[in-house]
Amino acid sequence: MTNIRKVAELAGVSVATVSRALKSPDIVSPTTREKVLKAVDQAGYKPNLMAVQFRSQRTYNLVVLVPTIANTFFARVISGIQEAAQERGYGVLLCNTLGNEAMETQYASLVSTRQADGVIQLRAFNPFSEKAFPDGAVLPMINACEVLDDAPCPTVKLDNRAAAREATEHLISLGHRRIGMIKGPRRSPLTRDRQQGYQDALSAADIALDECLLCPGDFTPRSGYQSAETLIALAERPTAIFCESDEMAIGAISRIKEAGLRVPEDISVAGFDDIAFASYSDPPLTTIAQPAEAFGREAVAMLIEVLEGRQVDNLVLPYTLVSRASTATCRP
Amino acid sequence: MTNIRKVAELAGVSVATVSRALKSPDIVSPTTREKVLKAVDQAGYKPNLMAVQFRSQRTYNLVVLVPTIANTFFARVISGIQEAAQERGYGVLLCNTLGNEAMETQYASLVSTRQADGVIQLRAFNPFSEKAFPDGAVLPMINACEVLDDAPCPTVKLDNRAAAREATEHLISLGHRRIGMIKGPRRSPLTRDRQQGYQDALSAADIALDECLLCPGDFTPRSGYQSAETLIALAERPTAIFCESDEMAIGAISRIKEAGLRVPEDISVAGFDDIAFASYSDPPLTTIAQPAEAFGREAVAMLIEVLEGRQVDNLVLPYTLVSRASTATCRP
DNA sequence: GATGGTGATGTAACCGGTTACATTTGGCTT
DNA sequence: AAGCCAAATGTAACCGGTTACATCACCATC
Repeated sequence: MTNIRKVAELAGVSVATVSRALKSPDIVSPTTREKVLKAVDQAGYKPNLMAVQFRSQRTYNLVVLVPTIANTFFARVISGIQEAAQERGYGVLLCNTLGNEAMETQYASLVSTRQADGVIQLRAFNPFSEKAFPDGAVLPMINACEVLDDAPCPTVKLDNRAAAREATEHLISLGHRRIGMIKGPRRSPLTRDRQQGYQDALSAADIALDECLLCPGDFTPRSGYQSAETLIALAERPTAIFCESDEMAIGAISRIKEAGLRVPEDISVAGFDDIAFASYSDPPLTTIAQPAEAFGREAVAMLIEVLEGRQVDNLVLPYTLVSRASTATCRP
Repeated sequence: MTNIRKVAELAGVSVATVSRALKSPDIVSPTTREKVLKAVDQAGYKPNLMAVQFRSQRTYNLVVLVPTIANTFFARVISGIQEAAQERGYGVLLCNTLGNEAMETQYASLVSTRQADGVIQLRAFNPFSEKAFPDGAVLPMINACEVLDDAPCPTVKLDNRAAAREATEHLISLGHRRIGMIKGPRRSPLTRDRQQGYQDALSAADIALDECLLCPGDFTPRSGYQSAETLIALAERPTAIFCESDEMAIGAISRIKEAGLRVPEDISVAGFDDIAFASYSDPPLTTIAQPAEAFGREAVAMLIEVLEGRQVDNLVLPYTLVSRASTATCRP
């Protein structure tokens, strides 16, 4: 394999000169630079980046821990990460962790073993062991999207509580007072925040909370489908359902229709995320749009700041309520 | 940072002994091994994998070139890749290339610069320059899903022609004779093969090909939506549409309904891929199911074979026609 | 007691770059 | 002509492991 020594020999200079000609062209004479570049070309030389990284103790790789890549919201976040990382010369080691903590810990240890410089964690879990990074040490990590309450690192998130409140208020403003909610995974801060927003809206409108209207879910269409079944079967059926993800909303709509009910005439449905399919669902989905790609881009920018030893503030990104045809005035 | 020398000092042995105690425990005496392991634990030592890789000239990273991560079919393929790679101790460098050849070439060069051992390419394009890997050299690559006709490496694919033929025959068997088709990107071998399958089925049933019924698309819901518009507007409207992807089928259904037509009563729609949403669309989508995760798993297995210098045969994976409610008997 | 073999361990070269420091070259000043 | 400085280039240490080879202790055999 052609290495820097071969090139040096070919150009009739020392390895140091070759290295300099490539890395800081301005400190070698034009003549020498010319010679070196010709030799590089002739030998088809490409620096062995493993050696470069080894020497500099920087890999320019970022680990991204994704709960599930099959969710189109995360797909967008990843697109943003990828794009920003590439612009800044970083590679992305993507890890589909399926929420498995052992796996997340294992991938995070790529940082301890110097295979990556930092971690972007898209789930509320600290994958670093206390041992590897004791309290007080600066973690080379950014926690985005679903963030820990006491995250040991900078975070990027949405004001989920306010967003959920806005979605619920939208339903209330359409005259709904019996509003079901299909939640996310039990332990997620996301679930808790969005439920609080939902309750905030109810309280503000003097609607009592009915626990029966709160259904569990896990962000998949299947769980939306199942919980909709429960809600429909209630003696006092809700006239609207707020889902914590579009995927669940689509599943819910599917079940509602199967029951012979119409959306939005019989039941209004609102989602969260604004995935691509939201516009193509029947009816098109009212939802909270998140700047998914921005989550990715910002997380990368922040992580690089951290890696370079600078201070970084937490970030809250804006959301928008997108009103489509799946929600309508309540007709009792 | 704790390195092997610190551990050696702590254990009162040489670095070679530490290395051996960790890599081949059987060739050091139990007493020494014990001492070393204790020192390792005490120092919180983790080998610097960059150094290990640098020494062994193997990175145990695989580059995966994905046309678009936002497509749920690819998301499943990637899950398969990830899973298989992890089992075998490989990391995955994921690259969302958006079909940009320059970007694919750039990422493939991670292999030339020794940042990765091999490439899994999910698109019909050879990202390796002739210069880096001259003709005849064994490319450390597997081409999966959408494969080049004259791929310079082993491939894993579906018999797209047969699958498309089966889908079309399904429509014909329901009495349809005027069948539209929404195609994939123009230059893709996938598009060509599936169109051939479509034509095979028509010929076998003595149905003349009508060019007006062939519409362009790019696998996104939006393109399905637009092409459906064209098909609906035809003087002699088709009674069925075969889409080369579920995402386009979902877009098409959305447009058909907007026009006040019903699926499948007025127009039957069949898709391709069997993505998760296919079951939750209204009506649930008849489609060709691909073993997406298997594509990923097999590609990894094959690539590792190649990397280890063994011969590998091309692979063709099986498909299944999944008949749901979006296709029905033609009622003229 | 000399010889040889074996198992355990140490020594140091090596991977391929980067870079601190040393050396050389050439122009300019005095 | 001697002295000095800056620019250009060379030399070699270094990053942290792995491993070929050397060494040593110990025991068995002749």
